[in-house]
Amino acid sequence: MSGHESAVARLRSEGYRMTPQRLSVLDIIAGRTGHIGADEVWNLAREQHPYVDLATIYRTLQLLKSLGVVTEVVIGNKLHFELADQHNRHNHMVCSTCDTVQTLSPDYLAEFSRRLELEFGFTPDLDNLTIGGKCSTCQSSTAD
Amino acid sequence: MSGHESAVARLRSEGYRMTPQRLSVLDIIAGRTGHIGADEVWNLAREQHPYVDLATIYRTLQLLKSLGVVTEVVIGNKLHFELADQHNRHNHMVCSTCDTVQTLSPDYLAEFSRRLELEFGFTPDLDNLTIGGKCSTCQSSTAD
DNA sequence: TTCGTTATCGCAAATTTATGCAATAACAGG
DNA sequence: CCTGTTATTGCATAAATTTGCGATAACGAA
Repeated sequence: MSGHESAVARLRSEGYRMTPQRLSVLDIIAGRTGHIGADEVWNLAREQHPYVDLATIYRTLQLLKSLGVVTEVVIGNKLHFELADQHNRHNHMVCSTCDTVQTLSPDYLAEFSRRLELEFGFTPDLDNLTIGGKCSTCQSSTAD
Repeated sequence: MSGHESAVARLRSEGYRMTPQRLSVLDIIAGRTGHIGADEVWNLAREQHPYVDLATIYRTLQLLKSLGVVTEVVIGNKLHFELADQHNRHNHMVCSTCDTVQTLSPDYLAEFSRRLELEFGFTPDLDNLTIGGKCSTCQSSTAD
């Protein structure tokens, strides 16, 4: 229910226009707890606006990501998105074998991030950082 | 010149067959210092084997990656690859604005990695970790 | 409320990467 | 060296994401 009013304000203040398509995407993302694929967003959006194009979904998602309103998670070969909640920041560890996702406190990356900034002047985009690897269950198996 | 003899041995010992296509890809990757896009690999490979298919290039690249022979770098919306040199391990910081790539010693990630393994049993694939963000030159600009 | 500017959309097509399948070729064994 | 098994290829196609462009709609100003 809450959460995306401020996002709407953000858009307006940045000079972007508010369209039913964008509102719809915002509603969908804000209406769930976890992450969701672009195709799924599309399907849900079409229930209310039958003519929305998938390209619009992608463009909206990228816009919201660039504004920090949503966060991107790379799962397998697909992009997923979720609402960026300032009060519940987290990173994602994705198993390349079983595609299971674990969340991680950004505290684990704080020191790392600080060093990059300090020593290289590089500001990492941690909010959209997906850490690939093998979960405890899968790492023992030899298979790829 | 050097470097990929061991890779060839790796393939054979794992039960994979050695084909001219795979040798070609190996030669191309081992023959350069930096990273290279899949399409570029394809173009170079075709100079020697006019009928290689792009799908074969992608399959070979994924195979080599899974064997740890090559490393993947995400630049913009494209994948790049480079020879995985044990004696010159490094990570990549890619600026999302200008696509400039800086290398980074894996030492910066060692402690982080250790904690993930210890506390979650998660083994991160650091070799293929690309860190997105803004380089010192671009981070001041407001534009996205 | 109407109008003009221009951001945004839908549509089509392009890009990038992955995959199913029948034909081919690697390579181990005879 | 020949032969059989089966991993690998090429081709066609699919899947995922991005982009160009003319038509449309948001919204500030009149």
